[in-house]
Formats: sequence, C-alpha cells, structure tokens
Amino acid sequence: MATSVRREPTPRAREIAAVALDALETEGPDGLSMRRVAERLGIRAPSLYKHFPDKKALEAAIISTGFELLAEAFEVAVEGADDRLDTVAGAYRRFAAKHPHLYRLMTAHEVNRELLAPGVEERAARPVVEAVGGDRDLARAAWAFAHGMTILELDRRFPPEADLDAAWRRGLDGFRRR
Amino acid sequence: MATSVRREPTPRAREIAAVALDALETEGPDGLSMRRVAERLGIRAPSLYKHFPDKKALEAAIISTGFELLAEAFEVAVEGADDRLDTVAGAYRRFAAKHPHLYRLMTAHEVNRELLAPGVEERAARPVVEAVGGDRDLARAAWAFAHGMTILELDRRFPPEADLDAAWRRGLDGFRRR
DNA sequence: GTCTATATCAAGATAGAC
DNA sequence: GTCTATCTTGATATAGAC
Repeated sequence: MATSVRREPTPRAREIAAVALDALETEGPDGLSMRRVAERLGIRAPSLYKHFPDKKALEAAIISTGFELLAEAFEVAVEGADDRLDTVAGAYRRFAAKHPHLYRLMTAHEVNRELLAPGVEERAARPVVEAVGGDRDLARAAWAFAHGMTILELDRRFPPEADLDAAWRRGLDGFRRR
Repeated sequence: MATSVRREPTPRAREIAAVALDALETEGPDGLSMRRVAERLGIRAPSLYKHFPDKKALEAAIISTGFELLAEAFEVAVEGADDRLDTVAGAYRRFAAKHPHLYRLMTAHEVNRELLAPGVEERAARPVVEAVGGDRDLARAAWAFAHGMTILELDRRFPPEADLDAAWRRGLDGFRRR
C-alpha cells in the first residue's frame, strides 16, 4: 500500500537520477536496473537505497524530469508560432523520437502521481489545451491521438508501408477548432 | 535472430493456448508464466516446450485468438448498424474493457507478425477502414486515437475528474467523413 | 507427451558494519 | 554515504530418461 510521501530530492539524489536517466536513454530499460545505475555511479546497488526508498521512487524522479523536458520543448516550440496545433504535435513527436525509452517510461505504464514532482504533468498539458482552443475534452482526445500514433510507431505496430506523416495530418485535421 | 517459422497449431497446442488465455485474463500478466500455465494444465513447465518453441510463440497464439475475437466483435456490432464509426468505436472500447490484459498483450508491445495466424490483424482492421469511408490514413489515425484513449484509460493516465465519454465523442467527431 | 533435474540468469531489496 | 554479504524470488529454457 506504499503511501510513501514525496520529499524534495537531495543534491545527491538528483545526481543519481540524472545518471539513471542517461542509463535509460543509452541502454534502454535494462540499463535502468539498480545494479547498472550503481555501476555507472561507481558505487554498489544497495547504496542507492540511502537516496531512494525503492526503484519506483527513482523512476518517478526520472519521469518528473521527462515531463519538465517535454514542457520546455512545448514552450520553446510555441513561442511565436502561428499554427499551435501543428507546432505542439510536432514537438511531441520529436520529443518521443529523440527520447524513446524515456517516453515509454513516462507514458506506457501506470504511475503513482504522489511520487511525481508536483505540477509537472499539468505544466506539460497546458500547451496542448491551449493548442485546441481551451476545451479539455478535446485536449484529452488530441493527447490520446498523439500518444496512440507515437506508441504504435515506437512499437512498430503500423504496417511497414503506412504513411505516418499522412496519418498524423489526417488525424490532426480533426482536432482543429470547430 | 529467431527466424522461426509458424506452423499450424496441433490440437494440444490449441488447448494449451486456451488455458493460457484464461490464465492471462483471470490472473493478469503474472498468470502467463510458463510455470503457472503448466500448473493450470496439471503438467510441468518444461512439457510446454514440446508444443511451443518458446514463450513468444505461446503469446503469439493468444494474440491471434485476441484479434479473432476483436474481429468477431466488430462484425457482429456492424451488422445492420447505421453509424459505423460510433459502432466500431464502441465495440473496440467494450472489447478492451472486457479483456484488459488480453488487450494489452495484443497492442502494447512489439510483436513478430510472422508468428501470428495469417491475416488476423487485417481482418480486425477492415471494419475500421470501412467505418471511416475507406481512407487508410484516416483509419490509422482513428486507430491511434482509439488505442490512445483505451490504453491511457487502462493505465489510469487521465486525471480522475476527466469525462472520458466526452473525450471519445469529441475525438470521434474528427474522424467522420469530411 | 510428460517427467526430473538443472542450467542460467537477473532482479529488487535488507541487515548491519564502517 | 558506502560497503559486503545475503535473502528472496522469479523467470525462460535445456538435457535426457520414460
């Protein structure tokens, strides 16, 4: 029932999370074992438990960083752009292409929100809501579409001949203000 | 590099796959270990390898059954329905709600298509293509939307207050013929 | 088609010393 | 904050006999 309370991470915990993120990105999910992460830090796995209560907490720290990176990508992309829907969708797609393992960790599992840094999900969600004109239901639908396209592509679930640019275009057209 | 060739399943292999499917549906992914499946059959795990070369092959048999079930659900639902888009979307949503673990196994991983029963994916895809009026790009976008809504709901990734019926409606409206 | 015995491997996590 | 030693648990898979 782990009703674990989230604490502000110590500087050392931040270092560890950064190394763990790098391990995930360069080695994939297998790089995220407590042993591998410790090895990269030059310490032993049990020492990690002085900084994070368990692996879930370490993952949550990485996921929080991921949402901050995504929010920044959105915010940078949207600045001075005219078509916000295409802009935000493009930034989302590029983020996932650049950080596939991080993207999966962020989105393709259940997550205990109490372990995340407060507000990170909301900050990343805001540009999406704005891009569809403020309608939260429409924004959730647009997120579902973007996530579906992204994760199905990462998992190679579309047929090889599929024109994914075209599918993105056709889908996005349905989310323009109407 | 497992360029394994798919063979017609023997009757015993079909029995095993049916028991494995039941294990998955009632116990979740942990029920799908070779040990648990064997236990349900009253045999030992190594015996399974006389019927399937490895676990991936057993999973592929289950996934093939899943696509057949989904195709049937689509075909039954579409018969004599007027709004095919809502009908197919509703059938998809109900399928996932009824078989969450099977749905995940079918869609939330990479899959080696050579291990699947030939044509099962295509048969399940056809009603979707027809529901959007024959445009394959639009059909892929619609699938991505439906999968996104479904898997994000299964993973509890929408905020608790989200009105998912409304999000489905808003999303589907974008996929009507235009 | 099933068995026993075993290989092989890896994972998360804890106790207690320093 | 880190260590060593260890617990506990689990998994897929193979060899070879019956």
